[in-house]
Amino acid sequence: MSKPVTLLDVAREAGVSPSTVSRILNGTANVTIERRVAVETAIQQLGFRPNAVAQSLARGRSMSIGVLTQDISSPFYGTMLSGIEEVLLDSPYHPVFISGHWQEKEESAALQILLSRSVDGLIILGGHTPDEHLREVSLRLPLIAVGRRVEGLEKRCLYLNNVLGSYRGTRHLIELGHRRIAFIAGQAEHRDAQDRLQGYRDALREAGLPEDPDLITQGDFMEHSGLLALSTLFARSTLFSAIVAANDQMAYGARLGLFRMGIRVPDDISIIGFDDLPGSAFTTPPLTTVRQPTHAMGLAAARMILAILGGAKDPPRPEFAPDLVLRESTALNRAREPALTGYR
Amino acid sequence: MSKPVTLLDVAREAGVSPSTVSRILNGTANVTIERRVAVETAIQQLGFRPNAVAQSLARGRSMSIGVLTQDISSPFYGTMLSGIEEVLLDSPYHPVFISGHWQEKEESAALQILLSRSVDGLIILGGHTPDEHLREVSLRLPLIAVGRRVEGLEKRCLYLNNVLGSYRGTRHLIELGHRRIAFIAGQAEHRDAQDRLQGYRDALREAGLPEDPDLITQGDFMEHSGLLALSTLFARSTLFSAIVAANDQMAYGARLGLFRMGIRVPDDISIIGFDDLPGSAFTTPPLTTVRQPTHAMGLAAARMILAILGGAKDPPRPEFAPDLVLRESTALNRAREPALTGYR
DNA sequence: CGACATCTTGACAGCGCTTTCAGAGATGTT
DNA sequence: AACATCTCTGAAAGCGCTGTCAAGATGTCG
Repeated sequence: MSKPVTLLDVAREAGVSPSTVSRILNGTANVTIERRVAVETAIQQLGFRPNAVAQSLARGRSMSIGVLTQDISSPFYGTMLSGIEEVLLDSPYHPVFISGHWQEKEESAALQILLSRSVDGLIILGGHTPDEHLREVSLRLPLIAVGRRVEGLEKRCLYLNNVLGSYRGTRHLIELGHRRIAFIAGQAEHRDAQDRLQGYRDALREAGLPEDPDLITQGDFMEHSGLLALSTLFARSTLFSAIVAANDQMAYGARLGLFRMGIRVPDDISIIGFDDLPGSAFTTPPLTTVRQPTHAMGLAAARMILAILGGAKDPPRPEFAPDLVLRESTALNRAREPALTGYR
Repeated sequence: MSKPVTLLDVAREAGVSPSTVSRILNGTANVTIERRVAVETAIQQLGFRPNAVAQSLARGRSMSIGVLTQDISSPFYGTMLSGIEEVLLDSPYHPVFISGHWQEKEESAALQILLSRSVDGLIILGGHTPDEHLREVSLRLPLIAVGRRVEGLEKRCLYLNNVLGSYRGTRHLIELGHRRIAFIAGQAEHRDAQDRLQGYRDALREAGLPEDPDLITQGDFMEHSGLLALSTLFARSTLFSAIVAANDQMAYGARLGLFRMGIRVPDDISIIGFDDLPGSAFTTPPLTTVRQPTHAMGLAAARMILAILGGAKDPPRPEFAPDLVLRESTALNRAREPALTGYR
């Protein structure tokens, strides 16, 4: 483990002052060609690589963007992360990822870590950090929040209209003739989950369909809970011809539950998810779902941060619309449901 | 954007020297109770948070572990990352993730970045960085490679016996009576892909089954390529009753292909994957696969790095065995295959 | 009670780099 | 020819923290 080469070594080797080497490294000022060559040669020869830590300290900027995600292995946040990474790759900034696991305490610790590492900007993906806290942080640092609306920070938030998305998905099923539509919800304390439930309700109301509590069941956004939710629904012996899952992962679980019971999708029961995870195009049948442009949102978040760091006050904030992706898990309701005649 | 509070501010406020504050922060030496209280009060009051960058520079250690993954959104590497994160969370170290996308150039750039950020250790997940390069780096830094065997660095490598895993999977199908088994391979230049093909071959040979090139087709480890591979296989109009996919993602694609053709799994054709991604328990039918304990490998990699950082010379290196996870995508071969009579 | 060991503390010199600041030449202007 | 302007460069002062060193305070023991 030899000592690393420092800028001072380069300066000595090239017979110039450290300042000059620094200037060449950063293109801060003109340097005569001979010295430039001498320094560059020395750099090559010694294999010098600037110490980013020292640079950060001296500059007061770390050239890094903290990204607080919830789960580093989540397929949902994963695509956002790759969007962020993609944009930052072409910039002098680097992302620093850290997960909060939807625990306020963990998130707060993660934020502390990012701040102490003096990141130059912050991208928050979802989470349960109180708005208040985010507002404070945003006073010291450019901050973009994705997937949530922080009060007072609206111009720095990128989110999807979840109510609308869920409305569209439910509406799609209604148009296919479904009247009794089950809903698998996410965690009650989760804003997205609330909104998606709302959208479902709105669609029902608009169509003049009654809302039956027996058709609504609770999950936690994970596959397993979708499977469970399905059992719950069937245990209630309520009839339904379609299911809206509050996200794709739960739709996968529910789909497996139906498979286990020998119920065909979409022939017997239609199912629709939310998010459009990369895997959803490859389920059997491919899942009809409400698309959330996560990758694009990642790109946008990174671009906004860069814009702010570049001096923009309020960079343009793209709008994201939830699109219905029609695949093969939904079909016309051909079931004859005795209980339904009244609603027609 | 107010100036951040520094250790000097705290010292002034508490009426002690900066050294004392530092000592309290790090527990480096005894400090009388009064001063300790005074300093802690000042820290609270001013909201002081040590500047990690300055600490890194002064200590010559950054308390961070660089993790070179290939794709931040990959479900496969994702579980490893969460294993790493889990272990590091209980340590004073933090992970710094960066992706190489299986491009030697990108990986090399990523390594440079990690090195310049003076990480204290390095975990490499897969990738195409030449062994030579890794050996060099490992001279300056503790390094653990996961999912690859680096020559000369065997004691720092964590990998699975891919040959054995694939052998077991194939063997399982053979035991179920399958004689004509198709194989969907990964990229030819990919070591894991080669090994998994080898395992398939070994199993066939051992069972006295001929190897038919028409049964082998090439994918790239992504879902889409599994679908494509299936078309290719059928275009060759070769008969087969089972498929071994070199990873789960391609198995998903192939499974969709079969679904599209109205071929039942496992009744008509059995299919087995490799990796056991989180989603594989929720496909329809749930996918039989060769399990790769990625999460455990992530844990182990992080623990080894910590052990080395803690002074251990050659920390214990756990062995990982590929286990067959029997689910529902494989079944006894009940197909009558005219072409097969000769092999029985 | 003096000699010596032990604690606690502050001064200070870095860690490796950036960034004024001002000086030395070189060039331009009238 | 005298002076104003540039251009290029090195010296030096940090960035915020750690860790060594030695001094002063306290305690111990014969």
